[in-house]
Amino acid sequence: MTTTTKQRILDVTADLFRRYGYTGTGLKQIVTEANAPFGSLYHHFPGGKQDLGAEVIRRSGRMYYELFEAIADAAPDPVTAVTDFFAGAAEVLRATDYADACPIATVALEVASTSEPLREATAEVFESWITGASARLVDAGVGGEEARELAIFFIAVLEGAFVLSRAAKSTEALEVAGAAATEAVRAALVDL
Amino acid sequence: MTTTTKQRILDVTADLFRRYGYTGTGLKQIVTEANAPFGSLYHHFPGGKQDLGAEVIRRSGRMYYELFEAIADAAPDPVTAVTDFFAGAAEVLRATDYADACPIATVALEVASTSEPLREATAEVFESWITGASARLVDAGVGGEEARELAIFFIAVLEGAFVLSRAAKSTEALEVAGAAATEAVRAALVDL
DNA sequence: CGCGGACTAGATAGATCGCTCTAGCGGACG
DNA sequence: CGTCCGCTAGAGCGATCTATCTAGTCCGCG
Repeated sequence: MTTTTKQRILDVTADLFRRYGYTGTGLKQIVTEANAPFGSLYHHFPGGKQDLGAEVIRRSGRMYYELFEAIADAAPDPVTAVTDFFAGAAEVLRATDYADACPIATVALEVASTSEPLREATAEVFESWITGASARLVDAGVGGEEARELAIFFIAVLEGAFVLSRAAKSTEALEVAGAAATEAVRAALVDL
Repeated sequence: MTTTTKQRILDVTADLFRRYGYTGTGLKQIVTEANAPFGSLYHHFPGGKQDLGAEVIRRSGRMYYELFEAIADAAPDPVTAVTDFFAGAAEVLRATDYADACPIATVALEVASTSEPLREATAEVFESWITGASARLVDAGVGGEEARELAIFFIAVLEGAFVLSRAAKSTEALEVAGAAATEAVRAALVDL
């Protein structure tokens, strides 16, 4: 076993949150799937489910942003980056029977009105995505304020398309959203 | 008591689903807030929580679409309709401490991978929104295929903005999304 | 008047929830 | 070698979950 117990718990929880959400995921389920004893969970996360949840949200957010960065770095320009990212998201969605979309969106909606610490964690993740994507757009020459708005738009249309695509079990919405986001970035760069 | 027990159960459940989601809402909580006895719930919804859930999803979806129609009918043109709808959504969100956004989005993400009947209910609602909004765009002169894509885009960016706005407790995303959706409809109508 | 179906009413079952508790293992360090 | 301590291990607690069950109430209709 090369991975640590804590890592396995985090990995499994992230996976379950994506599919079943926060309230839909039980601690018993987590320790079972992670092959971890119950005591270890409360050793590593003394604050219980909320403690674990907060760490998983931040970690999943960071990892998903790194995926975006990897795709963006591999693309020749920001326009292609956006196109590739949406195409990749659609492919993953199809490959996982429409289970793996945004790692934190389900949880974000669930906890928005039920847990301030968890809501703040999701807010921090989204804000980090916005500032990160925005910075890349600024590097490409887009003005600061426009860059932020474009980043928000990009993330919003992605998240919304995830909702529609998972519900419909179809990538149609993701494709439409991808085309719109691509076009928006292209327009912003043309205007320079 | 002018309302029937069944109506009160449906109303209360719709409200709770919006805030706490499907798994986050308990049947005890529903009957308590609806001032209804437990037995009545299973009388009106023999299939239990799933049965109730499906009816609430379809009903909430219908009512939310009627709200859209009302705003759209009151607006002088489709462009203003979209602007007004996003502005209204932002106002409601602020007034309810960022609790009342889309009535079915949270549930849609929760059930997408856990309950086929419920997933289908959410898919039907979204599809009805798409075809409804699309039909209005066709009436305004937009081509059929472009109208559907524009409708999907409109709903996706709205749903995504709801996620970001609820998480951040800020209407910024909703405003950015509203501007983008407004601009997209304007562009489609100019191209005629 | 009385029968019958729709509905109300709530106790209770059985499972599962998050969480706490004590016990034991095993490597690091004096 | 022995003592700690981080971690593993899982039984079990009270609360809550969905769902079932029986009993009682109300009202329309013959």
